Amino acid sequence: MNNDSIKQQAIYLALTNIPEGRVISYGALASLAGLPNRARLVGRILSQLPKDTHLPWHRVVNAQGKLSFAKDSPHFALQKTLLESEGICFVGDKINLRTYSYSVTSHHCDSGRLD
DNA sequence: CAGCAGGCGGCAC
DNA sequence: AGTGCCGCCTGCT
Repeated sequence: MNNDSIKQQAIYLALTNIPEGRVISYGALASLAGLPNRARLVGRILSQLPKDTHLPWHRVVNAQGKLSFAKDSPHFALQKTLLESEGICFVGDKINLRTYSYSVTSHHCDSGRLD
């Protein structure tokens, strides 16, 4: 039980809290896992997920609402497809975080919804 | 809105 | 101990 697996578990757990149809940024997920400023660690951990994982890795996008993969890569296409299948709409190659972001992002009271 | 710079943590050489 | 690479972020042009 080393420190790495602790962080890994924290990130996995936080990720399971992201509901379908919502997305979260690397940095926000890191904070949610109790690891502020560890956005890159999240990316690293996710890149090492087994291919058959049940975790919703595709719901993690960068702070600009874009996918952190080259637009011509199969990863990009897969993630985009998975997100769209959950009802998430892309504008160009970006997602409107104000609408779909899971936690924070809400300036006042609402829990992320816009209406 | 696009670029760029600086910062962040972790790991492989 | 130094360098460079990341599924990153923020702030400033």
